[in-house]
Amino acid sequence: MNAVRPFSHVLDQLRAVGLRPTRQRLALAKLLFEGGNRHITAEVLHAEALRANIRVSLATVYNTLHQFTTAGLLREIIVDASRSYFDTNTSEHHHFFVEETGRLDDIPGDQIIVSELPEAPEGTSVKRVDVIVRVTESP
Amino acid sequence: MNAVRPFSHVLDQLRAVGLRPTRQRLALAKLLFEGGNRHITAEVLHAEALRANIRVSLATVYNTLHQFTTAGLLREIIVDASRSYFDTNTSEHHHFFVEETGRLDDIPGDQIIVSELPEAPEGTSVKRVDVIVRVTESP
DNA sequence: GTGATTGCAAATCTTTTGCACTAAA
DNA sequence: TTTAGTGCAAAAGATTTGCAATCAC
Repeated sequence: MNAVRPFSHVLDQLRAVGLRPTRQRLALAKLLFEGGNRHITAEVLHAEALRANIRVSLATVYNTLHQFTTAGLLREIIVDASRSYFDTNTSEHHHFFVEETGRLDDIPGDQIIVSELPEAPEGTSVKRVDVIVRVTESP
Repeated sequence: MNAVRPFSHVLDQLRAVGLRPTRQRLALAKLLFEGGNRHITAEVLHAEALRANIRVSLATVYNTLHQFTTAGLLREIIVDASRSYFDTNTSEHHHFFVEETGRLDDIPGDQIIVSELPEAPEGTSVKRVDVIVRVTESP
């Protein structure tokens, strides 16, 4: 389970990939990982940080999100042409995407089964399979 | 099959959704629909149009792609945070996406089977299921 | 004619970058 | 110290928009 990720774990992971645990990174990590799984955009995380009196620039938020993603602490989800979401749940799973609201919900990995895949194109190998169930608010 | 779509079909579909068959729309439709299924970005289509001596602005290409999508002639595929692809194949199917090159390949609808879905979030209904198989060029 | 469509340039939005300043080790 | 990290403002890309000119009906 991802919801329970002790803070020191993040610190260790940062060290493991050679990222210094700076004030900003630790504060963002705290916002991201304390309190269950989240799907968040850079803008929203930035606003949240400011609200929590963490002085951090939007550029640093972007940098940090990408560094965390590279470090395997986050996963980037592409569902919307206009912005990127980052998911604190890095385990295998898929998503519901509500087009009207931009809301993203997890689907546990074992609740969708994708049949055996056809062979990947010549010279490539499968990195990841994303299933996005696009839903609309029904009237 | 989509590859064989008589030109008049497009004309009819344009009329059906109240789009006037203008010089630009007809020319873009020709580029898009003559010659099998394509995955194309606005930039690329624009460049192609210019190369074919079709004077059309990039803004009109964007407008047209969206109008065609709304009309059901195209399908927008979101796989890359930085640009949108439009797919001339509007039948049910999925995609291989090669991250390094931006190349997108169709996977016929019957070559991937997604198990029964969990229930959609409260107040929503499923609009479409997208499976994206992300692959990397193996060395 | 007249209302839809187009082109252009400017505007917008998200994300990235360059560089001087600051902080971790 | 020494090197990584940060903030800011500017730049970059993709896409959209406002509006006068143009075209389909």
